[in-house]
Amino acid sequence: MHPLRTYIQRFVPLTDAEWAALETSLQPRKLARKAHFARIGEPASDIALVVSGACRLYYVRPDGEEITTYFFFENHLMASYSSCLSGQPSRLALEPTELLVFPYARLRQLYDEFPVYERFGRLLAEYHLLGTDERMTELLLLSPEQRYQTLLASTKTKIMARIPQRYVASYLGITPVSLSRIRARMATESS
Amino acid sequence: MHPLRTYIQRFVPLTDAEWAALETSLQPRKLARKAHFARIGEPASDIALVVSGACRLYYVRPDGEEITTYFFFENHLMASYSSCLSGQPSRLALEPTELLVFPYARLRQLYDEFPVYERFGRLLAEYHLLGTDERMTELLLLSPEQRYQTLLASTKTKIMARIPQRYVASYLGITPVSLSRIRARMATESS
DNA sequence: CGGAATCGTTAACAAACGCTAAGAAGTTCA
DNA sequence: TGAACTTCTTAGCGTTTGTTAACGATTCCG
Repeated sequence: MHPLRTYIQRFVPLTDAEWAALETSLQPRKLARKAHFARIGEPASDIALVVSGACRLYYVRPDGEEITTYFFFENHLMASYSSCLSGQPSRLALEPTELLVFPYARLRQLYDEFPVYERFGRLLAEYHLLGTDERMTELLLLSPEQRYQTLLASTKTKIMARIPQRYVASYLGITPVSLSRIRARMATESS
Repeated sequence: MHPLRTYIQRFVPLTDAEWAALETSLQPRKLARKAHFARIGEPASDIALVVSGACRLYYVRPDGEEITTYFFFENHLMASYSSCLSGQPSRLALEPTELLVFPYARLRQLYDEFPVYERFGRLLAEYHLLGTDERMTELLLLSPEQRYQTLLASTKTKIMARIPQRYVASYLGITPVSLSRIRARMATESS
């Protein structure tokens, strides 16, 4: 089974005809280690399934600091709703990455043509909303150290281990220096 | 025009028949100053349009501290996606509040019965996702003081002014004491 | 109306964080 | 393989925040 079809069918069932309507719009694409999937400042109007590798979505603060807000790993959809509409964030390949790309505009067409895709779109948005809501709540409720411990205890641990910790730090809302101190503190206290 | 119909029609057009299917499920409800719309710990399986007044959605930390994550004002839908599924947060009336309530289960029925409601559900989830994503990004990118200034500069200023600042503080991810200091600092520096 | 509860501010102290810088360890890639 | 680059850690310093507590002012509600 095609990996994208597998992904979609975790939300809705697809007939062969419905799947074919999307499959014809897919474009394979490879990104080198630090190549950009979308340029900074330009609207990111494409969606991609990450076939292999990893990407991160980041903002650039006025002082030049990069703040990573999302990671994308194998067999997950890489998309930025806010970017598809307002176009501010930017994406970067972290490891050498293989993608399957299709325009967000194509998905909107499918919303009109097939009710099943409209439902997929709803479930996808709801799924991402749940994740972002939980993430936001964690930022409001927990201390930086608690957030790091939560991350360690989650299922994302293994894939996060592949990522430079400076990126994980901004994902947690702290500086790399602070994350390093938290790790040192935890290592001391547990011994 | 019915206020809920007006709200929905900002996303999708509704025929009289489509509107009637939802209207029959509406239940008016009034809440006193600090009455709960949903009990803490129990799943909040209802959605409500706030007709008048204001509500807040909050979590209770292990130490007993209340952390407010959302506010709901007139002519806005009060719902918690995470609660409709997992049922952890709780809602509280802030001011005496008039609501129009309907079960989330009813909305799910309408998703099956009318394509226009399925589309509304998608657009509603996307709309909330955009808001939550922006909120999360602000927490990652900006300092507490910058977040407060952003809030002051936003369209929410006037309605936020009705709310006790202790709640606004946790909405910004800081303590009431800290918000008070930020305000004092800003007042001094601008003079 | 008047007591009770809530709310905002301020102070003092300790803890944590951001920033800058420097050095060590590891990785990349020509 | 080796030089350049990236990453992680540690240190010192100043700032901000959290915490606790106290004091007025306001608001609520019997």
